[in-house]
Amino acid sequence: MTKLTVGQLADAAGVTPNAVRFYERYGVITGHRSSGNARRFDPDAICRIRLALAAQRVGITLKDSAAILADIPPMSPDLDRWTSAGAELVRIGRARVSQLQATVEQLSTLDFLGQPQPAAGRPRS
Amino acid sequence: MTKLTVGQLADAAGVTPNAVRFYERYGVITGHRSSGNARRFDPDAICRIRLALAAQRVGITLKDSAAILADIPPMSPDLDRWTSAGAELVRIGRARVSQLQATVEQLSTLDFLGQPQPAAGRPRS
DNA sequence: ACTTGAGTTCACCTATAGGCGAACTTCTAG
DNA sequence: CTAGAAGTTCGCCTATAGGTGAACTCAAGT
Repeated sequence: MTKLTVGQLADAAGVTPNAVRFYERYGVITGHRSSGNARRFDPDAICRIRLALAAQRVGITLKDSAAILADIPPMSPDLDRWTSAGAELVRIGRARVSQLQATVEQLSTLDFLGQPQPAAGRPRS
Repeated sequence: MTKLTVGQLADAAGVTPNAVRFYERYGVITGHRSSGNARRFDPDAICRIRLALAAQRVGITLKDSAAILADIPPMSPDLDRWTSAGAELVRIGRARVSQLQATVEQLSTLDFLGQPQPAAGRPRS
């Protein structure tokens, strides 16, 4: 049973069949159809979904995940491709952290309250 | 001119009049109406919007910003109220950073690729 | 009086990530 | 052969943060 149905893939990846179809529409996974128009997926679709889910956790959209995954050939047993895609995720994630960190530190100056002091007595000089 | 129209407030806060109405619907700001049904805002609305915008940058929704702002009395010249609200933002922001950091570090193990190795050489038995 | 500008409400559009149900087809087992 | 499980498409619903246009009112200036 090298091919997976929607439900099987959904179970394996820990998502709903609904989500699987959604991922297909977004190009995260690619399937072909069997007679009767049912989706069939290669097992590597599981990894693709896992990667996309991991990506979501660092704020990467499905669309961007699809772009990353597009570089990995179908049914690739090439583990390097996967690990480097994973590494890219980590790289992006670290960048997100730095960005957020900088934003928070900048916020901590409370400068965002700006000059328009509400009805405050003395404008900050 | 102690009261502000939508347009004036929008300009002062650096958003569109559209956004101002949106913020009012979400309770970020509160206005009253003048004859002719036009919105009128107290100047502290500028600070409320600024705070909400700052909050957005650390992933806080308008709804949550509204909750934070609800603790500040209208037209408050009480600077402490504002700085402590700002401090809360920073606190939440720092928490977000730690969370994201942890997520990324966990991701860096690449464990998310799971067992279901694509079509790797060794058939899973 | 008329125009213009700024205000109003209402409702639909975007992107993101799906959930849910209707209605229909196909596959599989007894 | 027929019932049920699982598949299909389609379209509407959610939340978030607004943008955009239609149609309309209101107050002011010339």
